[in-house]
Amino acid sequence: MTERLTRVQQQAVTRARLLDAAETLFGDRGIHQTSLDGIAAAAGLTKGAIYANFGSKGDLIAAILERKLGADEPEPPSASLAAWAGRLGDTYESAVDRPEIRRFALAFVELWLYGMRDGSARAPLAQWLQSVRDANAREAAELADDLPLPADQLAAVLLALDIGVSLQRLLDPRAVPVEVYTAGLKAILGRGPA
Amino acid sequence: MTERLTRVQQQAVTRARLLDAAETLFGDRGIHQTSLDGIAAAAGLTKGAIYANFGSKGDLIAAILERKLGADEPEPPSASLAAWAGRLGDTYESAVDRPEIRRFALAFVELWLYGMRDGSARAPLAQWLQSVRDANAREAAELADDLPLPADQLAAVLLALDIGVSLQRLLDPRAVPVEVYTAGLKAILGRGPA
DNA sequence: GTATTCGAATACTGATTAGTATCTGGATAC
DNA sequence: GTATCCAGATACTAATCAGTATTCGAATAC
Repeated sequence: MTERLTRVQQQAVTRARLLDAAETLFGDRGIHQTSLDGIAAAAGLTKGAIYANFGSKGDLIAAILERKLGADEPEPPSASLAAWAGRLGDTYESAVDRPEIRRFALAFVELWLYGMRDGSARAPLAQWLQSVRDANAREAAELADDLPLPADQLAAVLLALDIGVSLQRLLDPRAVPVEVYTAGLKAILGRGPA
Repeated sequence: MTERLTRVQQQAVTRARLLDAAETLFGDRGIHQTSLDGIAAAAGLTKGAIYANFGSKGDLIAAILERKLGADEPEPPSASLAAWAGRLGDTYESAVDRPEIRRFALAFVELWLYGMRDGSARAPLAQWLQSVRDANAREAAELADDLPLPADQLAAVLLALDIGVSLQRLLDPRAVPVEVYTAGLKAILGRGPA
């Protein structure tokens, strides 16, 4: 069970464990409430491991963002705009209330705020969001050539809907039901056939 | 010029100056990067003034949120849905790139994150957003009775658009032009006459 | 006019924590 | 098999900062 690992393999495992632990704790407690000792302990390591792998706390944060790049596996294309909207809605509905998604959302906002004030974290974060928009723009452009909006703007609006509804719902789930997202989707993509 | 103030008047001035300074610094540097000494100094006071007016840093933060309640002056009603959409778009366009709006947006996200993890800040924040949604829902309901969405859901979607586009644009203004907001508005409220 | 009250200033403390210096043990090179 | 190397552990430091204890002075009360 316990494999014999080479040095580089071992270090890759260590790095990944530290990044996972940091991302989780950032979501649960916030970046500034999370100490490096805390991250290391959650990963079953010590601060020495962090400084052997990252230059500083800021570098660790930037590394979390850089890991996101190219980490999203592409979805299978939908059959129609309406089918796509349906899938987006279903995915959202099944995700919003899962605790790990909540954690992810909180960590995202933490990282956004950090990135807004830190040069080295900002670029990968911006790139990540761009790649999300690009993927959706490509999908939309393939499904219809009479989109209600230019594909890239549509993608930005859809991402805005996701982010904006999530922020409101996380704060006050009773005031902002999940249907707000699906209703918004329909309003934007057009009320397609049934 | 320098008025002679009674004790309660003076204290009200002090309180307001502290809240202003705190909100500004939270936007510029973030809540956890802002020390109480820094807030007091920015207000031309000392930490003593803070603890004479607020029980703790958390209380000061909650007070910022509570001050938002009932602080928004109501807008004059629009003539039509299309006119309303036009005004929302114009307001947004003229606001997004102003530095004090940027600061406000950053402070909002800081406070959101804080509120998500702190009971006493969460309630006033949720109430504030609710009051924003309510105002827009009322306006929309008065302008049309064939809205594309139920008024309360529409209001939540519009707020989501504002928040979501702003977060993306603040991070990467070149990738997300202001037109994304107005385009989204049109897509949601329907492409009205000219 | 004097006594009292209390908002704000000053001075201090304890706890936290990013970062550093040093050490160690097991994997690598030869 | 021995020497070397280096990922990670351990121990420490310096700085920051929320909160407290005390003092001060100007506005109230009488």
